[in-house]
Amino acid sequence: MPKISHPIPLTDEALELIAARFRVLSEPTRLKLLVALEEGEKNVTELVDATKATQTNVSRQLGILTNAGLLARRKSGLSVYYRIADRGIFDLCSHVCNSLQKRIRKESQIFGPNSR
Amino acid sequence: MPKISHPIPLTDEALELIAARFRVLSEPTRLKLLVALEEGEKNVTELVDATKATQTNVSRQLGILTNAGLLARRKSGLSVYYRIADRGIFDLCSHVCNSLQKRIRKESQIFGPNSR
DNA sequence: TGACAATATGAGCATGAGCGCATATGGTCT
DNA sequence: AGACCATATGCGCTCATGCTCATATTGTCA
Repeated sequence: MPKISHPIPLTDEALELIAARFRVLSEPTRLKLLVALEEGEKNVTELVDATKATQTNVSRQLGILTNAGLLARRKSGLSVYYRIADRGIFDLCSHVCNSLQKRIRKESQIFGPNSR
Repeated sequence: MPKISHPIPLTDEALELIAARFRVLSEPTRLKLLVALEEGEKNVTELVDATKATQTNVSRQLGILTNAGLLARRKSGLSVYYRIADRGIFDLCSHVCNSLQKRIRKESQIFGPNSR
C-alpha cells in the first residue's frame, strides 16, 4: 500500500477548503445547474426553465457556485449569463458516477447475478 | 465546446446520489479520518488519537463513511478496524486540490505578482 | 459470572442550509 | 421621468447535521 504524496500538505485549513468545495457540490439543485450549463452559457431565466426551480433559488445557488469559482458571470442588457468556469467539476462527477456504479454492481451481486 | 456524453443519464435521482456522495466528503472531520486511513487500516482508538476528536464523534463519522461505501469494517477482538474501501476518493481530493490551487494562483495574480 | 475495555447509539442542543415570499436593485425603452 | 423586465437579496421558516453526554452493546479475561 503505497503512501500517496500529496501535492499539498493536508493541514486542517486545507481540509477545510476541500470540504467546502465538496459541500458546494453536495446539493442536487446546484448540480442540476452545472449540468444545464454544460452545453454552454445560459441566463437566469433559461436556467429557471431548465431546472424548474424558482427564480429566487436559482439566483441564490448561482451566487454560491460563482463565488466558489465554479461559474463565471457576464452581464448583457437586462440578462446575466452564467457559464462553467472550472470544467474540472465534470471529471469529479464522472469519477463519482463510476464509483457509484461499481458499488451498485457489487451490491446487486450480493443478491445473486440473476435476481430480479 | 464539446458536449460530454455522460456514461449515465443524469436524471434527478442520479444527481441526488451524486450530491449525497459529495455531501459525505463535505465535512473536515470525515476527510481527516480518510486521510488518517490512507496509510493503512486503524482501529477506532487509533483514529481518535489521530484526529483529536471525541470517540462518539469518530464512531459516528466512521459509520457514515462506511455505509456510504467509502470504508470497510473488520472486527478483531474488542477492536474494530476500518480501512479505505474506495481509493478513488483520493483522486477526487487531489482534483479538488489542483482546482483550488489554480484558483488561488489566479486570485493572487489580481494583486500583482509582487504584492505583499 | 462479574469486572473491564472498545465501540456504538439514543436524546438533546446549537448551528447552518435550503427554500419561498416580498421587495430591492439595476438596466431598457418610450 | 415612468413603466417594465431580469436578477439579486433581506427575512423568516423548516429541516438536516454535527456535536456532546450518558448509556447500551459487544467482546475479553480472571
